[in-house]
Amino acid sequence: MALKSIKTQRRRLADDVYDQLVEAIINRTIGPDDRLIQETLASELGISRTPVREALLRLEQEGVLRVANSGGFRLTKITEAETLELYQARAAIEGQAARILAAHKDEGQLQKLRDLITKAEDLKNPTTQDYFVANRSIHRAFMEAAGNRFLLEMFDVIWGRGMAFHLFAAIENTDIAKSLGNHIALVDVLATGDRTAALEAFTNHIQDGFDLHVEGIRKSG
Amino acid sequence: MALKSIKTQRRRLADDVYDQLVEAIINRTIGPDDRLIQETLASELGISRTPVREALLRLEQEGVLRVANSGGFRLTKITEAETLELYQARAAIEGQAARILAAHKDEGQLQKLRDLITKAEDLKNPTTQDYFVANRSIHRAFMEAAGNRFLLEMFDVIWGRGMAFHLFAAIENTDIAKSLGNHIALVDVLATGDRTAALEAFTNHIQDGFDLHVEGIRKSG
DNA sequence: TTGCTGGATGCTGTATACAGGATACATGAA
DNA sequence: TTCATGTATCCTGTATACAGCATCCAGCAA
Repeated sequence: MALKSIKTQRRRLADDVYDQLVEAIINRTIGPDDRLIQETLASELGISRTPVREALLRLEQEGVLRVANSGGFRLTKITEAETLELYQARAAIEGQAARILAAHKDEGQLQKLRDLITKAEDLKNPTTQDYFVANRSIHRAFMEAAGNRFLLEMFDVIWGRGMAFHLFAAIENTDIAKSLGNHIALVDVLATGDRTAALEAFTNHIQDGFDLHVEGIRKSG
Repeated sequence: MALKSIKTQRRRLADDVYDQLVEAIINRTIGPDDRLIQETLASELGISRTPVREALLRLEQEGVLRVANSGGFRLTKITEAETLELYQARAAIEGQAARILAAHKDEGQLQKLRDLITKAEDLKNPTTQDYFVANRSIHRAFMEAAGNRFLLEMFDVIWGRGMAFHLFAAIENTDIAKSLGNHIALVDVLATGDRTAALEAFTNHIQDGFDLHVEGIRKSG
């Protein structure tokens, strides 16, 4: 008899709350003007304050939320300087992943990435939210392929923040198609096995993202 | 009348607990065989379980602690593969900081770093713990100088883990003086303003740390 | 002895209770 | 009206209570 263990990662209510909050932030159910009150959320979810509190504190810890001065949590606002820092951090993380992938030079793996990218980029009338999700899933695929769990975690934290800051709000007015189209080229660079070139390519790609972002802010502002 | 605002960052009991736990882990009061029980810790600290719980969950979230199978938390054990990944992550973060510093090429700032390094490296009969602290403070100074708060945060998380796993320093049998001596050379590379060279130098320095680490394991194992 | 079963115990996760600080509002004085 | 002061209310942080899962151990069967 061979039964599979059902022992999965210990699951707490706080984890569910966390996921729901993230979801709500991404699809704008929670906006920058909303105050998140522990008791209110708890009664909406039909649970007690304790797990709600844990989820909120975790999001605060990750920099997504801040305590509002009159009680409750709010989405963190980000300055333009911080935006630059965020993109620098992205370049650090994703650039290193690129170096690793170039060193591996695993053609099978790279082909999988190409397939995934092709599928993810095939969007009909994408909203900015669709774009955000697609773009993130592509970049996350690179990170997963690199196979470093710490880099992957940091990636998630960074992109979690981006979500909180409504990164994709800023690209409302930019040329979405343009910025979605260049990912296959990144794989091609990885395929050469040149670690330095890979780093440069990813750094430039992220720099382009930053430029688009700033441009978007200017247009919408 | 000009009084200073007392309003500092909101301070919670959980923060104190967190700091005390980190301290205890660094100086080995808490070892890998200890089970951390919420109720026990709470009564030792003279507070309730709630803030203790929060601190423990945060350390779990950061990867320092894991739930023990028979209840309680334990220090996370790290595999050799994970050790490599941690060093790769360090290279990503600190390498990017090096690129930023090289781009700045701020001689005044670099001189401050030299002074700090000289002071920090001046240890008489250092224990491995002294070495860890000195090494971390030097590397952290580079990060602070780079002026990117996200990179700095990630640095702290990584080194927090390193501390828990007794990495980056806790190698009893290696030549401590050797590995402490090379930091001034890093500053010299930054002073050239060559971003690629800076990245390489830091990457190599961290790679050396990894090699020493592995060597230390072999000798003591 | 070895192996199984049921109960006791330990520790957690969640709910609830309670007290304090902060804000907002209302009331009254200038 | 405008400003200051007291008060009510909100919301948090911390403490405590409670129920359940998991482990461990004792006792019994083979």
